[in-house]
Amino acid sequence: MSSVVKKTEGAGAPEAGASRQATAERIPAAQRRELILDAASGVFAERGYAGSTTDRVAKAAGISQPYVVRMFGTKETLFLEALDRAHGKLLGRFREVIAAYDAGELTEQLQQLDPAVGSGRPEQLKQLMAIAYADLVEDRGILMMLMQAFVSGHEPAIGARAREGFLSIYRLVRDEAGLSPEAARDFLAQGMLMNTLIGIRLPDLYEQDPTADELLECTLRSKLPIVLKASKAQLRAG
Amino acid sequence: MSSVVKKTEGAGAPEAGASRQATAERIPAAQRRELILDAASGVFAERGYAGSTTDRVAKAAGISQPYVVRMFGTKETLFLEALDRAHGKLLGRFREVIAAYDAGELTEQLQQLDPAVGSGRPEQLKQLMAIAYADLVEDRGILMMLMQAFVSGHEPAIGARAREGFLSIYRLVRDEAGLSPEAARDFLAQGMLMNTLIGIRLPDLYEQDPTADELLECTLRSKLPIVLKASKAQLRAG
DNA sequence: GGTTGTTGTAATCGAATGATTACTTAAATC
DNA sequence: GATTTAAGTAATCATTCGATTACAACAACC
Repeated sequence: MSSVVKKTEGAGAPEAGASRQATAERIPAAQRRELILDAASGVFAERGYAGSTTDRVAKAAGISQPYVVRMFGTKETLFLEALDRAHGKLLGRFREVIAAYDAGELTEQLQQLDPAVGSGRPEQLKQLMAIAYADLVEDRGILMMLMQAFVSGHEPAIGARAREGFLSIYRLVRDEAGLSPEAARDFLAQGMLMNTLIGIRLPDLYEQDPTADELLECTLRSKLPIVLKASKAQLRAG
Repeated sequence: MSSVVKKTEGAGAPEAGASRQATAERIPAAQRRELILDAASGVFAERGYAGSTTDRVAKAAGISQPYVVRMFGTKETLFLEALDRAHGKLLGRFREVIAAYDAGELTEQLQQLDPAVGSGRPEQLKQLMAIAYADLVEDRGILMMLMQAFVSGHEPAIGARAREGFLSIYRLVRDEAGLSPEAARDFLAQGMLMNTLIGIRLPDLYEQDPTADELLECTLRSKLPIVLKASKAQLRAG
C-alpha cells in the first residue's frame, strides 16, 4: 500500500564538496537543543523576536526548520528559553565575580581599576561587574538578546519574563553586591547605554567619526578593545 | 466593455451606527500624511519595525492599507519618516529648554530642582532636559520609537539613521548644552535606563512589586507621576 | 534479524503581509 | 456642466512563515 520511494539522492557522489550535508549528523536531542539555543540566541539578538524566523535559526543550527519547531513547540517558547539562558548567564557571571571578590581572588584585577574608585566593597564590585558585563559582548548575543526582550513589552509572555528578569538583575546588584539603590540605578543605566551603543553598532564607526570615538571611549574605557574586537568578528560573520 | 458595478452598499441606511465609516473623510494629502505618521509612531513604537504591519497602521489612522503604502512607497520609508519625526521632536524639545533657560524664562522651574544640583549652566540644563525627556513619554511613542530603532541596527537603512540620530543627540547635549563628555554620557545613560523601564512596562507593576517601586522612584524621581499617568492611559488604550 | 524508539527531513498547508492594479467618488477647474 | 485632478478603496497577487504531516534512516534492544 505504501508508496515505496527510496531516497537514493545521487548514486554517484553523495557528498561532493557541499559544506552542508543533506541530513545533519545524528546527535542526542539534549545536545541538539543546546546548539539550537546557541543559534537562536544569535538570530534573535540580531533581529528581534518578530524579525526572526524559525527557518533562519534552523539554518544557523545546521538542521531543518521542522526540527526546530518540533523541539520547542513554538517560536515563542524558543525565544523564551533563549532569553532565560541569556538571563541566567548574566546572573551567573555577576555571581562569579562577587564570589571571586569575596574569596580574595581578584587582587591583580583590583589593581588595574581606576584609582579614583573607592575602596569599599560595593564600589569595587560595581567596577568589576561592569568589566564582566563588557566581556559578555563577546559571547555573541547575550546582551542584545536581553535588549530585544526589553523592547518587546507588548508581547504578553515575553514582556512578563523581561520585567521579572530585569528586576532580578536589579535585586542581585542591590542585595548581593550591596549597592545602594542609586548606585544600582547608575550601574544599570551605564549597562543600558552600552547595550544601546552596541545595538546601533556604533563600534562600526570607530575611527570614522570623531563623535562616535569620543562617546565610545568615554563609555567603555578599558573595555573598548574587547568590544571593538567582538564587533569586528561580528562584521566578518555577517 | 467595463463591468458596471455600482457601489450601492445598503440602499437603506448607509451609515447605521458603525463608528468607522466605510470610506474615510476626504482631507488634503498633507494632513493625511501627518495622521498616518502619528498612527505609525504609535504602532512602530509598540511593536517595532518587523512586528508592525502596514494594515495595523492603516487601521489606527482610520484609512485603508493600500493608501498607506501608496503614500509612503514602502513600510521602510514610513518607518524612517516616523523615526525622523521622533528624532526631530526630541531635538526640538531639548533646544526649546536650552533657549528658554538662556532667556531666563525658567526661574520658577529652577527653584523646584533638587538643591544638590550645582548652579552651573550645564548642571542645571542637564536636570531641566531630563525633566523634558520624561515629559516626552506622554507624547505617545516618541521615546519608544527611538528605542525600537536602536535595536534595529541590522537593518541597513534604519541602522544608519539610528546611528546618526543618536550621535546628533549626543552632540546637542555636549555642544549646545555644554556638558562634558562624561556628563553627557551619564545623561544619555539615564535616558536609556528610562527607555528600558518604559519598554518593559515596569510602571504597570507600580504598587504591586516593592522592587519595581524602588527602582521606578529612584530613577524617575519627580517625573514618576507623569510617567505613571501616561502608562495608565496607554493601558486603557490597549 | 526483526522490532522499536530516536533523530531527522521533505512536502505542504493555511494564514498573514507588503505591494499592485483597477476602480470609485468627491472636489476643483474651465 | 463637462473635464480633470485628487483622495480613497476593493480585490487580489506573490511571498513568507509557523506549523503539521508523513515519511526516512539510523541505532538499540531482544
